[in-house]
Amino acid sequence: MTPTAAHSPPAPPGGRAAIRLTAGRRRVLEIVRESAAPMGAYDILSRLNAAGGRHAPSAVYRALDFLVARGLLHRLESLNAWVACRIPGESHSAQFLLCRRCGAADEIDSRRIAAAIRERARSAGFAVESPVVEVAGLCPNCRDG
Amino acid sequence: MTPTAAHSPPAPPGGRAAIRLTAGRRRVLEIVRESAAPMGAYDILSRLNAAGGRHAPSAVYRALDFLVARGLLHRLESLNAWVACRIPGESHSAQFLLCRRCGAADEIDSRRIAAAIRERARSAGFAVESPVVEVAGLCPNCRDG
DNA sequence: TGGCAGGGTGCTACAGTATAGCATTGCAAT
DNA sequence: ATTGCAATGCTATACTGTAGCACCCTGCCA
Repeated sequence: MTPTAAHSPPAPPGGRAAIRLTAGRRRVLEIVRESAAPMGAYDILSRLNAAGGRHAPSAVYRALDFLVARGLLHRLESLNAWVACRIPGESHSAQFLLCRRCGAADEIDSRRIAAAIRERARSAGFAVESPVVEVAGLCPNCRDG
Repeated sequence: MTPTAAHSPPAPPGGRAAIRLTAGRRRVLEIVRESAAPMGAYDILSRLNAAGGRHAPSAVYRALDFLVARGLLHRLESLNAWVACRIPGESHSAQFLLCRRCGAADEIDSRRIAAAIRERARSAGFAVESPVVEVAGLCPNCRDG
């Protein structure tokens, strides 16, 4: 794997080294994308080290921080887990329907929910930075069984 | 402290021992209520043991589970912390505006947010059990400073 | 009034999640 | 080549949460 940059995102501002999607970071992204369900950091670490690697937890957490900041992954606060963004690049407020039975994480993007939050916050004089919406329950498949 | 029950909640159903708000549980409730900001489990434990107690973490977690189930406390998933319910007894969907600067947790109860979530879930065939809404940002006091 | 069926607590140990701190390497622009 | 920052390696440690089992307490009922 060559450590070349892929998207070279914010581009070197005033001067030196750019911020890059390196091989390690890309590998973490792949691992999370290949998983049907959200993954914990140590699940990711195990997969990363499955082929004989010797990575430490901090390597994974650093990659996750990067990928979340880039909008390629989302962190699920109520599960201590990460999941691939369904619509990277698009501007959207990540909202999730989380099935407690099968573990499915359905990413939704309801403008109505987002607007309701924005309005309520505005009326309180609160400046929204990161609206976390994680709805736990049963998905259509699991509610019938 | 007498271990007498205060509210004797669901009342002994078919027969034997009731579920009680005991002295230990009440003490944890008091500690969280006295705090301006949300508290972590180990913060609560320290306070609990400040007067020479020897409680273990599990004691605190068990009390917290009980108090959350009774609707007296809420757990803040994105902070790994607990906060007293502002309107216990009332049926409401706990939603929070969380200031990342001063740590304030403002509990709100927007019917509009709740309705938007309910509607969106219904259209997906998803059965909502626990809608987590935790909006991180800056409170009115902190956004100006 | 003695026994039973719970709930509740104490206690030890451990599992799972996340970060600090510092040395080293890699990359790109002078 | 040197410099300046980005990125990684690595060790250790902090923080968060649970398992499992013994014991006690309370209310019910025989």
